[in-house]
This record gives sequence, C-alpha cells and structure tokens, in this order.
Amino acid sequence: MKNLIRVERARHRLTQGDLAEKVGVSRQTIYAIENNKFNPSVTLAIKMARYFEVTVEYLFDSEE
Amino acid sequence: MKNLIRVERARHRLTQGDLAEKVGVSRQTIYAIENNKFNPSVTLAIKMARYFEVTVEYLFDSEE
DNA sequence: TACAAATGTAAATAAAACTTTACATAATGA
DNA sequence: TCATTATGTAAAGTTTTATTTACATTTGTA
Repeated sequence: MKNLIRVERARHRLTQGDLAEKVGVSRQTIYAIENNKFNPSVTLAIKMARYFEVTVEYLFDSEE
Repeated sequence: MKNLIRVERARHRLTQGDLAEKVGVSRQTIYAIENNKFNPSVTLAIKMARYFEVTVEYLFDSEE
C-alpha cells in the first residue's frame, strides 16, 4: 500500500465521490489515486491532507 | 511567493541544476516550479522536501 | 431478496507536467 | 575585463494527470 487515502476516507466515513467533491476533482481521480494509477499534484495532495488533518508525508509517503 | 525552493536551495548552496540532479528532473523543471509555472507531482514534492529535510507543507504551502 | 449506493474499470479526450534543445542575460570569479 | 557558471525564458514534443461518460460488479440496507 502506497497511500492512506482509503484508510482516511473510511475513518471519516466518506465515499470516493464525497472526497472528490471536497477537494474539487472527479471521483475517478480519487479512485485512480487510491489505486496508484497516478501521482497527484502536490496541490491536490495538500488539499487532501488538509481535509483529513494529516501531513502529506503521512498520507502519501507511508512505508510498506 | 508560493514555495520556498529557491530559499532552501540558497540555504543549501545548490544551483537549479544541482537540485534537478538530486531529485531526478531537468533544470527547467526546477526553474518552472520555483517560478510557479506549474505544480509538481506529490512524489517530486516529497523528494525535494526530503532532500532539504523539511515538510512538504513548509516547502509548498507557506503563506504569502 | 430487491433496490440503491458505492466501487472498479475502461476508453476517449483535455489539460498539465516534464523533457530536450537552444539561446540570451546576469552574476561570479580569476 | 574575460571567461565561466547560473539563471531566465521559450518552443516543440512526450508523458502523465485529470475529466467525462459509461457500465459492470460489489456492498449495504430496507
């Protein structure tokens, strides 16, 4: 696992669509990021981290 | 000013080319990011933050 | 079970990141 | 001053991110 978006999303009881709306992207973008289809921009990463009140490093740089 | 790459680069006495090499991109990419021509990927942002031993938020999310 | 909501997935397209090349200007040092 | 190094900038092209649409499958719940 490379990022913890799914985990934080579960913790906050948000659907992919909910999170997408909160950070201003499409649901498929959330899906793709969660499933490591691609690397988001740092701006989007910061928006997500902010929303979940965690650091970018925690959300995207977690080992294992 | 939106990001502190130029500042950290000065602190570490690195040229754009040096930093580019360290994080594996072209010098023009560093130039473009420093000058807010575009938003790097979170992976590149993390590489830079790591190199400078600062957080992504500090490097890219500093106010003013 | 049956329906609704959420997720997985794909394909076409648009937009943006990033590379490469190239050159002009500014800064630094011998 | 002269030469070297660093920076600013641009344009063309490649790669990747992100959108939109669409549909199948899974999961939750009445």
